[in-house]
Amino acid sequence: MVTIYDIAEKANVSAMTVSRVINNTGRISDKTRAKVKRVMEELGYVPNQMARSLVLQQTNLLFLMITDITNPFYTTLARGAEDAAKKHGFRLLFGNTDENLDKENDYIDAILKTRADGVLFAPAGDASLPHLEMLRRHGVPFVLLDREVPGIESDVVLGDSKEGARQLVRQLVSNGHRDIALINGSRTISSARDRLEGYREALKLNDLPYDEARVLETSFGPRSDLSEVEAWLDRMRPLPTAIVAGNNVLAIEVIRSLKAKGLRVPEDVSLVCFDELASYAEIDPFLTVISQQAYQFGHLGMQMLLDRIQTREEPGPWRKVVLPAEMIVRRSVQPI
Amino acid sequence: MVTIYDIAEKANVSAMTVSRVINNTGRISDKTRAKVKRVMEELGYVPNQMARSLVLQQTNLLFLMITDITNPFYTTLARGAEDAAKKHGFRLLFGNTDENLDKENDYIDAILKTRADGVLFAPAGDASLPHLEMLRRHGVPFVLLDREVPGIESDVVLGDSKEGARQLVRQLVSNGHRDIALINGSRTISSARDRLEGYREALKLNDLPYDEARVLETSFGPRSDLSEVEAWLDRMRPLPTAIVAGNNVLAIEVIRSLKAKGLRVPEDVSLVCFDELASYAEIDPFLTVISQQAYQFGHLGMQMLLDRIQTREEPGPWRKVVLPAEMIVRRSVQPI
DNA sequence: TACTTTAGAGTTATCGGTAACACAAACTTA
DNA sequence: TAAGTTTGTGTTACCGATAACTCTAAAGTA
Repeated sequence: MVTIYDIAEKANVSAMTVSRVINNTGRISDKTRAKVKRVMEELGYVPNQMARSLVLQQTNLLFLMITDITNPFYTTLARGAEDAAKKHGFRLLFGNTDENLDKENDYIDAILKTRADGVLFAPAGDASLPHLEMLRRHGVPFVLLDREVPGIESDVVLGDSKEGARQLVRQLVSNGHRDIALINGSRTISSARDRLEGYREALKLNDLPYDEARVLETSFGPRSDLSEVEAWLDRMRPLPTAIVAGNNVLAIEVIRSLKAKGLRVPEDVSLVCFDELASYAEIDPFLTVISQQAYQFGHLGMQMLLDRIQTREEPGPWRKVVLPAEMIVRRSVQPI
Repeated sequence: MVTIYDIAEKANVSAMTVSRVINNTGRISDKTRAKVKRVMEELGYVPNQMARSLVLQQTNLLFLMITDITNPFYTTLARGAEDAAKKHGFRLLFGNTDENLDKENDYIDAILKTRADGVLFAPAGDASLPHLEMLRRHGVPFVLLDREVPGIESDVVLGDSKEGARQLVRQLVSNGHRDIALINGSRTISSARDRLEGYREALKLNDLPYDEARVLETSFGPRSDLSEVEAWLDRMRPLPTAIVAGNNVLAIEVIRSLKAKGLRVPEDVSLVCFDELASYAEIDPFLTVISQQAYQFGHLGMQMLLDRIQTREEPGPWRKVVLPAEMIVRRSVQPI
């Protein structure tokens, strides 16, 4: 590998002069600069980022941790984060935890070892607390995405889950539905909690009873086996006339499970959910959804993170941003 | 930040002893080891990867470059690569080029600066050649995925594009179709070339004419504006009875474009394509496709890369693996 | 003319680790 | 019991860059 010393020798200057040319610092005569640049070109020099990072004590590396790389909500979010990071000259690494705490732990480890300058973090759930404490203890700035974690204060970008759930239920009720079930992510995830709460509030507001048997608490992530969902549907008799799904993945799995029983949406059961489906579902966009600004989650979150990093000396108060949710009404709700 | 020197001082040993404990090398008495470990625990020590990499001359970092992070083919591939990398204790970074050479160039730059140990590379196209030469020149091992690049020899994992295209055309012909159009990625991408060639061969084999007007050469990636596809469809009169799409994204966009004209698949036009759609399309899997083993692309490619890295001293010959393609017949083809 | 300033370099120490070698004490072996 | 071997640990140099300081010759100034 070519180093600044190779350049220095060949150009008959000191290594420091080469460094100055590379970074455009200090005073250099035009003649020397040109000479050094020519040699660099000639030898195909590429700076060694590690050596730089070591002495500069910053890596120019940021980390984005998401929980499901196959979910378009997160890939879109990732785009937003990447764009913002690139604009500020930071490199961005992705990590995919599959909502799994062990994988998350591995990534935290890698982040600390790598001395990343900051982390954009969609935590697996409340149990991510020790991971966040780890980052905090080691002085790694982070911004939470989509989910809060009780027990730690930080910058965070959230969607308005509660209001979203209320809107979805309201939409169903206004179409005459009175038996509305909920399939949701784990209660150990703040957004799932908020959605559950919004659902309950909306039921109460409409004088509808809350029935635990009509609520399935499972994972937000895709499952290889639909039997849990199918069993839940089987248990409910009569079948509810409408189902609220806590995210896009769950909505799909409900549709598939219903289909396995010969039931269709919306003819047999109405369905609404959080988050848009993949662009592939644009073939036939029929689900009524709460559309979240996925790109904004990433973009804004990244800006907040960069802000933290750059104002490390006099840190401002924690910022909590709640992005508004917008309901898009399509034809997955059948009036009764 | 805590360093081995802090540990050394507090434990009353030399830094080297601490290093030995960390890496489990050399001889250490149990007593010393325990003492050092205790102090490390106490101080919350995390090794500095950069310092290690600098002296060891290897980063333990691999890079995966894909062209479309929203395409399930690539996210599945990414999973395969990640799993294989993790098993061997390597960290994996993702880069997303959007089939864009400038972005690709930025990533190449980052890879070289970072001194990544190797790259798993789905190139944007033939014009990626200088990027590959750059890697080669700097001694960075790489394995190409899904696409070859004329002008450079390397390990590569491909799908059987030609045979896949033949099979798709054959399937259409056996259903009575004789007017078969093709929408494909750019000819600057080897897999697109192979698919075109397979298409032409299959036409010839069935005594069908090849008509350039029935072939649209565009980008494999998603476009924000469907007008190019729509204009192509408009130009063809009569409309072909069947269309072969070069990948899943193109298939979706054909369906959407047809839909905008009030035409349906397969009632008005039959459609087949390469690659499965997102899991979300499992709601209603109706497209006849050539299913490629996306996970295998990533997993096998990564294994080949690791192999290269580990046998750097006595490198074997370049390996070219062609993964077989499997046709899955569904109901997007209407018999004539 | 003598002194100060400045432009354009070079020197040295350091970032946090590890390899290679050195070395004393304890343990074997003939 | 003297010589050789093993064990456990320390010393020194180096990976590739940069910060802070130093130095010299030329230019500016009173």
